[in-house]
Amino acid sequence: MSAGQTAEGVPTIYHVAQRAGVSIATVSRVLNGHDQIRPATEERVLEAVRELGFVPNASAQGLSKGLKRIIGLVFANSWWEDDPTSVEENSLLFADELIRGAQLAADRHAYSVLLLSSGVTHRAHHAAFSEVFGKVDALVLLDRVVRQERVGPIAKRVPVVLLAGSGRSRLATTIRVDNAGGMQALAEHLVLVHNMKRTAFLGGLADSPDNEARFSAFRAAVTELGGSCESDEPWSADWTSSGAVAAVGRRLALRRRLPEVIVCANDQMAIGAMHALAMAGLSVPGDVAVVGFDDIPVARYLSPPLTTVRQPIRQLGAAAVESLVMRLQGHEPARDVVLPTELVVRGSCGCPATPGLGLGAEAPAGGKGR
Amino acid sequence: MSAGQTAEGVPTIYHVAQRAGVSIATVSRVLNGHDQIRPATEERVLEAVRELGFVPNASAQGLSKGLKRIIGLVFANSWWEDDPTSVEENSLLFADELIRGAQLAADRHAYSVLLLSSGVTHRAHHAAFSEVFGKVDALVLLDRVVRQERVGPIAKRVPVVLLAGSGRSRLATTIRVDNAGGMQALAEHLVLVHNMKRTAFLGGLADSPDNEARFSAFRAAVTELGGSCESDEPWSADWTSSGAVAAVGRRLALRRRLPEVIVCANDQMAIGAMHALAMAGLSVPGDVAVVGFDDIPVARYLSPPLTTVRQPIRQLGAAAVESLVMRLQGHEPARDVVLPTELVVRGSCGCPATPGLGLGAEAPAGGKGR
DNA sequence: CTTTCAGGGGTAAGCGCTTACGGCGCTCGG
DNA sequence: CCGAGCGCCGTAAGCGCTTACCCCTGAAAG
Repeated sequence: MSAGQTAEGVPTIYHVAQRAGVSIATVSRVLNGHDQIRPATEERVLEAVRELGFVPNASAQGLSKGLKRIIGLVFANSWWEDDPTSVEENSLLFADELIRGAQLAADRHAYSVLLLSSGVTHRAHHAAFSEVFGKVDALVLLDRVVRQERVGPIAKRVPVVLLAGSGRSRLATTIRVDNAGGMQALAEHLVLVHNMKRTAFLGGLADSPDNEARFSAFRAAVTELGGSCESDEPWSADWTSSGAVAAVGRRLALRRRLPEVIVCANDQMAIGAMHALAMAGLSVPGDVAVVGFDDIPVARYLSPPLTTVRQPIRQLGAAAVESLVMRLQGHEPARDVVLPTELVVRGSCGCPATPGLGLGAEAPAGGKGR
Repeated sequence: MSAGQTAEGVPTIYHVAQRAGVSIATVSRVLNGHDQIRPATEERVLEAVRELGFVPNASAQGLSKGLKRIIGLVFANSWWEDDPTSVEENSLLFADELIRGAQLAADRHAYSVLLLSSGVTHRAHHAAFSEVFGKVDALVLLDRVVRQERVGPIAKRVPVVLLAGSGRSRLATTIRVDNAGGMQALAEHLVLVHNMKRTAFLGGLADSPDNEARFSAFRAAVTELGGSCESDEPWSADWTSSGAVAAVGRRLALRRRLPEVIVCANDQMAIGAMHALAMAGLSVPGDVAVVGFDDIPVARYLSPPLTTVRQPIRQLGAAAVESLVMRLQGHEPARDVVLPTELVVRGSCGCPATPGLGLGAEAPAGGKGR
């Protein structure tokens, strides 16, 4: 009633056809770049499209072509927790970079990215996923979003790629990073270069495949090299900085001899650990070294700059979408992709902090792993 | 093969109807919660739905209902720059938090969020937006995505809310944060508490309304209080930490007396500024104080913890979606919403760093402003 | 024992777009 | 000079789902 758009609502292909004096089929052909159209006709149609500001209705296109050109990204609900009191720094950068990578790749193929939480919030799980399926052509499921067993039914209906999973699914493609290789390189650096034998591993949520992979790889590597690795009670947090602060606090309260280095399962926790150490008057890396995993942007600007294992999160997202698009086009993409990680040595492990004003990449050191 | 739909692709409402021995209209009614359905019938239908794992096709629903239940979030292309060499830390947290807020709100109303860059990458601008319009019911446009004049044609076609704009559009709802109030509080704190008169403002991209708003508000406030504010040549970066490092580097090279405090247009740049200062052997806040804007999660964990102005980014995203949903439901929401900001005093301004292990909120200090 | 009338549920008309089939007119080869 | 063939474009049949209409049945009303 009030304002709105022009007289007759949103223009459809019929309006364009009428205005250009052709049939809707012709309009459609022009819009879809078919040849066999007389230049003069094409021009008339395009003119009409311009004048009316016509934009094809994606629903109609989706219905008729059977392709919506939308790929869904499903996050674990915990990430989207609606608790306003929670600091919510949780894997923040991870989600963002991932989304960005996915978006970029999707854009390249004229697809769009739809964000979805596994919204168990409202209805039953099935119903929740319903809304999802119907809107997308394919899905990217993040670590822990659904348990392995539940992937089956989903993958049977729409192409799916699992991110950061264990890589052991016969139903869906899995794309992940080389956690083991990165940890191997890190362990070697700590033990061989810094001669640190007493280490501690500050883990993230225990039910995360990534956490599990990083932990076991690091422990195996450090043990292999003759070192030890604390990982019991105090050494567990929830991926967040504040969780790490608390964990380190608990460990300090024990008043027992500290490890030489605290290896954190992600950078957020490394930041928290460094903070807790600093508050306790301990110096990093003087008293205790701290290293992380991810190489989030701020890592290089911390003092000391954080030594960490860089993982190509963005590429992860891009690879997932890329794989899905391939599949939608009928090709059969690789089943299990593992992206490389890379050790980035900066100051927090005890190496001299690179000057360089924090620009560009510091000394990436090996990291092929395996 | 196995039971279920396997044979002929994805099950449709027809399959369900046939299986339940009713018409598709009845199935639709059951699915849409209409009453007037005999319990026994409803059960038969639901049973069939379950057995077939039926999920309604959103395209079809969208076509027939004229509502896709999808809201688009359009980012400026620069954010999604595909240049792999660029560090791309740009407003990272901002995008993430915003998306999260939007997603949460959308979820509450059974909507989904579609991500879109203003993909000028491929085709012409019009064509780029075409893909957008068709897929969504409404749009959230971010700062700088489109220039004010271009909003008109878009807003005329689909409900639009502008984020962080100047708040001066009669065509679309605008939602932004109280930059002025935050800066006012910050200036007062610096001048009245720390007696800092010589300040510098490190700005972000000049064409950003937010940058402009923050700068002019701060300068006005500090001038009013008898202080001065450097803002010429060296004092401009691109919202990124590395840009800030470079800017501060240039200022240091001038070997002129430094200001007492560097006020950065966002936290990323504050981080870069602190880093550059540290590399130059200067202490913060001892030699120069540094403050930011945003209050990103890491802010509290920096050393010293960053004094900054907190802006409710998440709520920004949520408010945008909330407003759009209202509009889609026929209500007429507020035209220009301004969310409050809040000064968060930590150590980098010269105040004693709060201990508290970085948990919880530090001393939020006023900030209603205006 | 008819008549009336809900409650239940089937029929069919779209929603806007794509595309398989032709059809028409014009150009060419024979 | 005529039929074949091709370029260009219109016709119409869906795609899967919602919903306005309308019909049928059984129960209450007369």
